[in-house]
Order: sequence, then structure tokens, then C-alpha cells
Amino acid sequence: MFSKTCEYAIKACIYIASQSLVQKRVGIKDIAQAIESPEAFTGKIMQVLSKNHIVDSVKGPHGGFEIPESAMKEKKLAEVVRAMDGDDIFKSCGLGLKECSGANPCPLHRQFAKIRADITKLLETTTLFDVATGLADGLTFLKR
Amino acid sequence: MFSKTCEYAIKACIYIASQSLVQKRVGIKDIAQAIESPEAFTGKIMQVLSKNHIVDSVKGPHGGFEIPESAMKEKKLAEVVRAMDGDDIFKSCGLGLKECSGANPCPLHRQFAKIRADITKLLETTTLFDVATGLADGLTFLKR
DNA sequence: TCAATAAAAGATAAAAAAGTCTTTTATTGT
DNA sequence: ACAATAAAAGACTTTTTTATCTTTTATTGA
Repeated sequence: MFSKTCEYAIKACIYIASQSLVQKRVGIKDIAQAIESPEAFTGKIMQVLSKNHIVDSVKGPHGGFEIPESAMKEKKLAEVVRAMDGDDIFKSCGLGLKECSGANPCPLHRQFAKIRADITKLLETTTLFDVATGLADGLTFLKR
Repeated sequence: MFSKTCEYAIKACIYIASQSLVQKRVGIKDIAQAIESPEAFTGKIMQVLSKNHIVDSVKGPHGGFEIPESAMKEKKLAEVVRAMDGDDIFKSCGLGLKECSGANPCPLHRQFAKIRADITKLLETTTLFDVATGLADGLTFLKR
């Protein structure tokens, strides 16, 4: 569904958001630990998220990453996915046709269109705030 | 969604099925051409499909691959997907948690469960016959 | 100002997926 | 029996993804 990179990115954002809810800025070590990801690789991912203005990054002592509450209420999961995996999951044909459309449909065009629409709706309507609260409340998890 | 290998496999099966509908056995060159896949790689994929009894293979002159009409009415797309990609798409957590469940849910557990169920239903109920007819009738395509 | 901290940037490395090439085996028709 | 055909099997190569290691830059507080 998503690349490993994208999975880590989504989990990292949710973790950072949940910590930002209690005014805590978190470092890479922290994140890697919270989402069970390789530390150095997580650093690379954070660079992309930071460049795409999905998270705020602060260098130096007491630095780390954060997402202001106002921002996390705006940011949709779709933005994270687009930053990491592009918009393949939103657009591309399930069987890999380059020009799959109503005029040139693959044998599963209509069926996949429905599924893609559901995925798109989920990712375009869910905000980081929406998912961060469940984590903060101990109702959901990012490990195991 | 699917690996490239799996996409080729699905398309190959649909093409073979559609040709079997008119009593035509098809060779690897034929298939590769019909689905725009690399020929040698397609050969490798056919080996897997053959070993998994999804297609019948015949060696020697006039040999090739076929799927008897009775068989294609039984074979679900899910069997092809399982042979190539395993059952990750049917089972595994969208965020990559190893033990994602009602008791230890990832933040998107319920939402993904719904989408996975839809995908599973589609793949488990659609037979090769179902999709081969549309191709044979020129209503759907495997290229472009 | 300087040592410590933490992310950014850059260069590699390892693993997995995608793809190719060569040799072998099975089948067919002459 | 044997030449031709076509898939199976095995050994490789290339590309992409995942992951690591090192150096640089920015920030802080003593």
C-alpha cells in the first residue's frame, strides 16, 4: 500500500503531533524509538517532512521536531503520503496501465476506482490531529 | 498496491484466459506482447503461475499456456495475487505494525480494515472468466 | 567564545525487486 | 532417430528501496 518510508513518515508525524499536544518537542532518537524505525533512516525521512513543511524542525540543544496544534488540525494524512510516495496511490492504475481511463479501461478499472476513491477520501479527510488524539489517549499504538 | 510481478501475472492470466475462450494456446512471446512486459521476466512469472496450477503449461511445438474454461470459472484473482505477493494485501497493517489488531490497533486500524475488506471481496469474488470476457469482447484493455 | 547538542547534508552500503541470458528438459512432426 | 520448438531451470545483472556512516551547519547556554 505505502512504501516503508511512507509508513515511517506517517507514524513519525502522528507521534510528533501527539507529543506536540502536550508541548513536547521530540528528537530523532525519540521518534525512532517510538515508532520502531532505524534512527539514521528516520533522520532522512524527517528532512523530507521538514522540507515539505509538514513538521517544524529546530536545530541545537533542546531542538527537535514539532507540529503546532493549529497546523496539525489542517494537515491531512494525504499531504504526508504525497510528500513520500507521490500521488500514485491516488491516481495510478491497479494493473499498471499508463493510460487507464474510461476510454481505455483495464479489466478492473471501475472496481479499483471505487477503492482508490475510498482511500483518497480517508487520507484527504483525516488530519494529524484526528489520529494524534487517539494515540495521546492510549487508544491506539505505533509499535508491535 | 501490487508488485510489478503481480501486475504482470494478473494481466497474463486475463490474456491467457481470453485466448483460451477461443481455444487458443499462447506462448511467452505472445503474452509479453499482449501485456507489454519484458519477455524473459514474463517467462519467470509463468513458471510460478504454472507451479501454482493457475495456468496449464505445455512444452514443445505448439506448446504454450492455457486455462480451461471450467478452470477459469473457478479461479479467483485472489489466487493469482496470493501466488505472487503472498497475502500481505489481505492481512497486513497499513502502517506496518506486526501485531495490529483490535487489542493493539494502529491509528488507522478500523479505516484500513474496511478498505482491506473491500479489496479482499473484489479479489475473492472475481474469477478469471469474469474479467476475460470483457477483454475478449474488446471492452477492456491490458496495454497503454 | 566555546563546548555541547541536534538536525541537515552528503556519500556509501546492503537488501530486495525487477529484469536478462544461457543451458536443460519435454514434446512434436518428419 | 532427430531437428525444431517452447517452456523450465539456473546463474547473473541492473535498478530501486531501505538503511548506515561521516561531516557540516545551526543553536544554545555556560
